Amino acid sequence: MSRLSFKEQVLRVREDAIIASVNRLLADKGFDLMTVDEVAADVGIAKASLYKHFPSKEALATAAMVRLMERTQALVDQQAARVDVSARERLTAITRWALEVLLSGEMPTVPSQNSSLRAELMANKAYLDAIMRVSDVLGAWIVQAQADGDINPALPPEVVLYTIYARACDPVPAFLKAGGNYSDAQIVDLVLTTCWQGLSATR
Amino acid sequence: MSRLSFKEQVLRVREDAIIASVNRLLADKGFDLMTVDEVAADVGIAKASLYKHFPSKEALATAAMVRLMERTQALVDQQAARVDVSARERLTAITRWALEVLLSGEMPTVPSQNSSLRAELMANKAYLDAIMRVSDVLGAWIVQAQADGDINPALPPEVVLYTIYARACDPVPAFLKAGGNYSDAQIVDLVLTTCWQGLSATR
DNA sequence: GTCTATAAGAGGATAGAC
DNA sequence: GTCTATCCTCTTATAGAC
Repeated sequence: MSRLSFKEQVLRVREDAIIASVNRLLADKGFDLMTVDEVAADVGIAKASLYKHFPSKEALATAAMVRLMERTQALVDQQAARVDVSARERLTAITRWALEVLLSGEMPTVPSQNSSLRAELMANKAYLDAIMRVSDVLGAWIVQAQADGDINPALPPEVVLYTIYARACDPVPAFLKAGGNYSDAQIVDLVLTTCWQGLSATR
Repeated sequence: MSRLSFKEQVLRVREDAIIASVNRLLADKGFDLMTVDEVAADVGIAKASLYKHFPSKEALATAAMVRLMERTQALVDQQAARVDVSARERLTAITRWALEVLLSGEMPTVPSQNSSLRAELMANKAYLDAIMRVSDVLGAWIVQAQADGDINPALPPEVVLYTIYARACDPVPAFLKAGGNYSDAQIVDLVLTTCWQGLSATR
């Protein structure tokens, strides 16, 4: 292992710590209310040092979102490797994971309104590639589940895809958690039920 | 009509115009990205004049949210007066209206994360009263719809209530609108379908 | 690459004339 | 109550020593 490689490892570890802090703060306060000072304090380094690693606040958030997408893609690949489960079960597994991350306070959320951040995200190849690959796989599963009779065939696949994506920023889990009447597992089950069965009584 | 009453009317009209601008900007950019300068420019008055009417940015947003709740309450009362429709149909009508407002870009959204704004909202009696009254009526309709066999009786009413409330800030309509493949009316119908029937195929 | 110190600017809020 | 001009804090970002 060369010295350069070692230095790069140290760099990688530090940047991982930074991204972890950003991820937490994004989940907690959102992009606009998260300050770079807070990130630096949370990581335990000076703000100027932070800017040696990432050139802007937007870059910090982008890095966190890229990591989220990488994790998502890894989970999708993992589900894709399971040949014994239906497409719908895979989709449910992904949705369940997203809800669990959301409930644990680790789902970074970025306002789709913020133009500066949106521009940087849309210019990031790693982010876009991951989103597209994930969307392609999920899209195929949706079509398969419709063929299996597990998803309403009258729904356009993109509607199904967006509805699943939206669970990652669903405000309902936080409301239910704030109410204090249900465990995280119960909340996940309740939201999955409303997502798949809807509010209507089973006919 | 006394002179004081006339002056109060002028005041009322101006403040209505301010609230309308705030409502639009909140729907467009959200609380954090909305600036008081923008509001003043949009209304066409100086910022200092704006502060004569509302003491803070939070007060501006609160006023817009109060007006939204007043409109909601009026619609709820209107639905309550219809004796020929089921509880579920009333709930659907409310949800449909919220989606239409959202799609028309007139649904003000406030981040539940922002503490200063949240504190001011929770300290506002008019806002809380309206929320509670609306929630009470919707809650009664939900219980009635469950008794009618129109809503899954296994779902706690508060889950149903939050799920309906969440339609007011659902990101799915905006995504579908951005895709450009559907009319607003089609988007409303699609989201209502996923909300009530879920993603599953009709059994 | 890490630090301290500071520049640069945005944005909420106010002073004071009219 | 409306305006212009200004204050002041917070936050992003950088300079420059080590």
